[in-house]
Amino acid sequence: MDKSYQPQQFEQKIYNRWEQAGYFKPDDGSGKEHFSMVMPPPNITDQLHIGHALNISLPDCIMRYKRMQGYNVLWIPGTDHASIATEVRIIKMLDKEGLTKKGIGREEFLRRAYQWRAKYGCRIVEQLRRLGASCDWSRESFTMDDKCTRAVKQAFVTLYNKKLIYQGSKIINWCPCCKTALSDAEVEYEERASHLWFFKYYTVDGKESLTFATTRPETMLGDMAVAVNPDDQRYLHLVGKMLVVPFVNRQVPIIADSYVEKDFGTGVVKITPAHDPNDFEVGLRHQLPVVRVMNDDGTMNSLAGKYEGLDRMQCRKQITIDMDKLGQLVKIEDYKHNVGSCYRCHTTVEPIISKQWFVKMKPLAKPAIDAVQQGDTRFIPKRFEKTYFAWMDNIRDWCISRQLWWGHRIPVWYCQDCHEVIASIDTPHKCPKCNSTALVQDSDVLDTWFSSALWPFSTMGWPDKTVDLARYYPTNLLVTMYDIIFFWVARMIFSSLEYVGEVPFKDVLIHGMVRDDKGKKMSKSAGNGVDPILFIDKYGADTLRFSLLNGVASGNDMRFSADKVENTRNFMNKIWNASRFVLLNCEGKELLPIESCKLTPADKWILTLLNTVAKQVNKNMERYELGMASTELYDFVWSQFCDWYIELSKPVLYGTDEDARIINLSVLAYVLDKILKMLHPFVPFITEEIYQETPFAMPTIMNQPYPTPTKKNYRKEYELIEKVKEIVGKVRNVRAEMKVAPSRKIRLFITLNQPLDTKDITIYIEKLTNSTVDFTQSCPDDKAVCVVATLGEVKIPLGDMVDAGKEIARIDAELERVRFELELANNKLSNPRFVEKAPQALVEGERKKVADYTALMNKLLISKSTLMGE
RNA sequence: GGGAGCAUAGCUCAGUUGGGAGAGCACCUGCCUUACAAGCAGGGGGUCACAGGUUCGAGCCCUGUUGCUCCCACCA
Repeated sequence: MDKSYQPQQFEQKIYNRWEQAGYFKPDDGSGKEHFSMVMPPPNITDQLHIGHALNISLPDCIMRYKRMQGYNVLWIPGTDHASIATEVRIIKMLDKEGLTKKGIGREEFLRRAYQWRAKYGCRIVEQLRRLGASCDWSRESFTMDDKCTRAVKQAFVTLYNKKLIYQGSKIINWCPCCKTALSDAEVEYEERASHLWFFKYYTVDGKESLTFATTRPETMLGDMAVAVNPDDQRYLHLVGKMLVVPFVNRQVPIIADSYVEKDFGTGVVKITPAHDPNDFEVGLRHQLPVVRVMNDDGTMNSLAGKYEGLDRMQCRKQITIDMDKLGQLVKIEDYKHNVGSCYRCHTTVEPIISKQWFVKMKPLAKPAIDAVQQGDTRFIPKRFEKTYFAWMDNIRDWCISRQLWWGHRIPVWYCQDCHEVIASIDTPHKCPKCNSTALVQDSDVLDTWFSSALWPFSTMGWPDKTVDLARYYPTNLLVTMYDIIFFWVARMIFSSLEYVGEVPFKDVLIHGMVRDDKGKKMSKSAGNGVDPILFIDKYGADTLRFSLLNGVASGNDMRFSADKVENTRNFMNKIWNASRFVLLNCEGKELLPIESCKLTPADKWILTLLNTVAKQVNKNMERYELGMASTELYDFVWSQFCDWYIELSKPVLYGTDEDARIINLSVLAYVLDKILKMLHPFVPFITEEIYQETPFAMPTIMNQPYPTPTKKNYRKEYELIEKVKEIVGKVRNVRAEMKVAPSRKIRLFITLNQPLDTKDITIYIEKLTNSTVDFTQSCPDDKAVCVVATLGEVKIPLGDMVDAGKEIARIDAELERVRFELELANNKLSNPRFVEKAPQALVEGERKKVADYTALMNKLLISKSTLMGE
């Protein structure tokens, strides 16, 4: 073994070996219980970022744990075509070449998109391998592969036939940059500083006017009415009269509608049915015409009169100027309000009336709400259920058509002759109504989330009744971040209930966001993103994984810092070197099964602790509390196994008793084996690499049983070693405070306060405090430093090294602490209600404390008076 | 407007049935002790945001206050 942890030397080699051996594939023929999961498919827009590293490490850790527990594990990987996101990226790429989407045409555009997919898809898969993802690559899927495409068509046609998909003209969110409709979920709102423009319209006779406020002056060209509240006495007399909209010379009525708030602005609202969802509703109630004044690219159209061709923002300026000239601009106020923008290109979206395809959500939402309420699907942590319910309860119809090219083409054809609309899984060749062959397919594609929603079952071959579906569906777990609960989790749930009739997964583990070291969201534009591959190259995948998993706490965000990575790398090095120590000493030795060994107290101590840790780790793994499980392991490995057990072993290993040495080595190797197995789900590479060096290595650590606690605990020996540790700690403290050189051997005179086999502990104390211990003689030096421990009194003659004044000060400090503790304990015990109501063990504990501290105080007082020569 | 989360050591954060607060980093002291200086030993440092309440006992449960963050809705 190398002298230090060098992950670059083995990680990729090990992954290849695992994959070639087929360890990632489920054992389909086995009778074992299944545990299945689909991977959230990364978007092919880019390479993976640090958030993916968490999003992969987390489930991989769980899957490896489940596999070792003996489950038949299936984890399906794949990638997402990410319709709009990818299209935006490709357009940017084209732009660099001086090309446009329209210029190269749909066919060439799609060719390029597939090229993109090939490039980034491969890269992502490669990165997933570097992270150690133990997924079944033979089942790798892509949201636009044949399997998924078939599922998408089937799903669409099914809903269409059930009249749950419909086409309609409604106000949708329009991105003028991507030139497509968006769903409500795809719009991000951000508060921006803007203005409220106050305009007035005159009545036809020019005698009266109404002043209203707007945040989008340009839409006045599409105004079809001006509305006031029906209870608003100020304006009631005007209702029914006509106003003139300038520039387009349109006469519009003053209407009364309760939608208008009396107290906001002037209590008057202009109504633009084609450009505002609320106005659209008002328009429906009052049978107003709908006039759309904007083009798809955000410029004004011919219905905008002289403003035709102007960009919406230019038009806004011009209209303000022109209204001012007419004397109809009343005032402009500063105003902060939320502006919606496209979640992919961040252009301000425009609510526009448009004919689109929609999914009728209410009937789908109901069972999805029930399923979670009944606990068929469980959110972890539970609080995210609220997020889910809040969205589902207020759900609106889902706009699923996108005016894009990269994506699933909508499986709908229009008959050019009789205008029949045909939704079909297979391409129809003639119109079922009029037999015409003049059929044209809808040019739009589907919202990328429409295919993602089918992912858990489309990857398993739905709509066919496949073996995988029968065996592995519903899946056991989904691991994802809270930001896609609406986009994805919710839609998978209602989709699965609708198409398959079952929930898609039993548990949803929600994790938080990985932020930078300052707590900022990582993003490309901010330039604070971390490339996981760079970290893996430098520190190893295990280091990256462990530093992510060790910090993770139930749905909370976490910060990612170089400090933390360094510390984790050091931990890896610790594991490496502790293993090296054990294995080097084991070389050429015949180890024994520990059950048949005569164990020392130290052996029994570590075995007892090992049991405790195994219990805690399993408990936390079952709860998906990986952060806690990893902390337990970290502490056990470093602070117990390395700091104490290995140190306690050294006197034996470097001693002359060969039998004792073999026993000690057997225990060391036994505990190391358990440590490697318990750590494996977190740090798969280093544990496999070391495991293969152990005397009892099997072909892989991956499918070895996960350690569980044994029944054998040694309470007595555990307590004994803990007390020895106490003495060692106190003596070390004295050495440090008295500035005794570490190389200088000291003498300890110990007076036990209980009968004890001293040879059990002598060597430990001597080795760990660099001393010689005497249990029989009393200390010859009156001025010796005295420390009192649970096992007894330790006198340390340091001769001239002790400054009596300093030692007295030390004793005084100790006395003060003891008095404080005594007072606390006595206070409790003097409270009758405490003695009465608190658990008996606790009361006894306090009583023991009083006794112990009293004894300790007396001893300290004696030492002090001796020192003072009294 | 509605909902959620967070507030604990100088910094980043753990703390799972309420029983005298922990880790990593940073800091101070001393050590290259044959697994590891990516290390070892010792040490300092916290009225657990604030105010009430429940309880024998509260970082933890309840109520309120303050500050920060996020999500949803969106009144022009």
